[in-house]
Amino acid sequence: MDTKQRILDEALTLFSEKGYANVFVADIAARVGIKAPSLYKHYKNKQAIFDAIIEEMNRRFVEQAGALQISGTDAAVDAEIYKQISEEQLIDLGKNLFLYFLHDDYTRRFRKMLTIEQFHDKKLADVYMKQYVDDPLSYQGMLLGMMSQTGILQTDNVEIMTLHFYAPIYMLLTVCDREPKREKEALKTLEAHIREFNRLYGRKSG
Amino acid sequence: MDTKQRILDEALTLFSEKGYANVFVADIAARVGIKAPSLYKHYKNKQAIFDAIIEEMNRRFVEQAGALQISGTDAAVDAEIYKQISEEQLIDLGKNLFLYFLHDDYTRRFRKMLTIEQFHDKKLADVYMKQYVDDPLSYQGMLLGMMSQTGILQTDNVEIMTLHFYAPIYMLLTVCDREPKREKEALKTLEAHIREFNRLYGRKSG
DNA sequence: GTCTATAAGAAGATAGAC
DNA sequence: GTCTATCTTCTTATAGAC
Repeated sequence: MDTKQRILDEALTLFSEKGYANVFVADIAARVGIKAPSLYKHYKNKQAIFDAIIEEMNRRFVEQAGALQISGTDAAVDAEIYKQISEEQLIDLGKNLFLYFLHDDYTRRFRKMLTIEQFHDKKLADVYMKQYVDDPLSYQGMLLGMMSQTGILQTDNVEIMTLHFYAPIYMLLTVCDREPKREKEALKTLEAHIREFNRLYGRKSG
Repeated sequence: MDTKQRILDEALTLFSEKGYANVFVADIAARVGIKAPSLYKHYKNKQAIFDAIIEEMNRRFVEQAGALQISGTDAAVDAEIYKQISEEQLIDLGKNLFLYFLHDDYTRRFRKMLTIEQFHDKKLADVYMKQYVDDPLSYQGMLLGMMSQTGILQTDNVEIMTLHFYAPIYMLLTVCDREPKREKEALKTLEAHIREFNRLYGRKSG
């Protein structure tokens, strides 16, 4: 990785841990293995580093739109699969989403940074909201809607059903971001949640 | 309100909007109507102001433990009420919790500050987690457990049922913290959520 | 308890050699 | 592109008069 990219990478790590204001240009430089003034050959100033991170984040989010939400294939393919989904597959869907959000290195650091800086910059609150609330609800709503149409799930309010599916995942994610030690417990809860979800919304006959 | 208390109040407002590092002692002083040096007659330094806020927050949280979660009365009384709860009362329970968290001035500013500073100070992450995840789940778990025992709600996993009740409320809260304009929409969603929750877990006969 | 003046230090950014 | 040296600005905090 070239220096310019490494600066972004190390800066993101630091920003996600301490917040923009608590990270000094010298800290970033030190992690890259250079001195602070050298950094100004790559970026105009500290703010420019931050802006470049946001830009890259947006680029990655668009790029990986599908992968971010689910299995990595596109929505139409996913829909075909989930028309005949089993309980175990539904659990996998939830777990994969949860673990991707939680473990993907870029995603995790971006989310932490967004969380810290969201009230400082309205744009970041918007990005966070889109990425972790509106997009997942919309994509999963589409999938669960398919399952509802084929009778695998039964409801007359897909939006609320999707909220019931995703809100616990979201909540467990915010828990594990703050207390990584609770991941194992969270995964157990997640599985129990989806089994109960399937029982509540699934066909009454197996 | 005396100067010492007003300093805390104005500092909390600023910290919750910009984060600790972006607030200058002179900003706080200006809002109180004094100059920065005068402020040092009341607090040893900037950090001491922050610490005093946290202390007051903890004190208030303990004080209002009951009120924070629900109607303002104590748990045993609440339990009696909710043994024979109607759907409308269940909706009120959720809405009251949501609106208290969202609108109570102190609560709102504290929560925003905790959100911003949580990765900077592990203690704050703990306070946040207790206040907005563990305590609500525990208190509401107790209430819903009562309702389950009297047959108003039916489940063999109270913990997951409570998660299904509270996670959507929590998620809508994080949405409205970031985008206050979505409150009206959130309240509609909240009501639809609880009606569906009641349909899913309620007695099959009216 | 509040003020003005100011010290002390931190952090961002630039200059210019290599 | 990286360095050392340095400038500049901003911010916390103190000194001492009123």
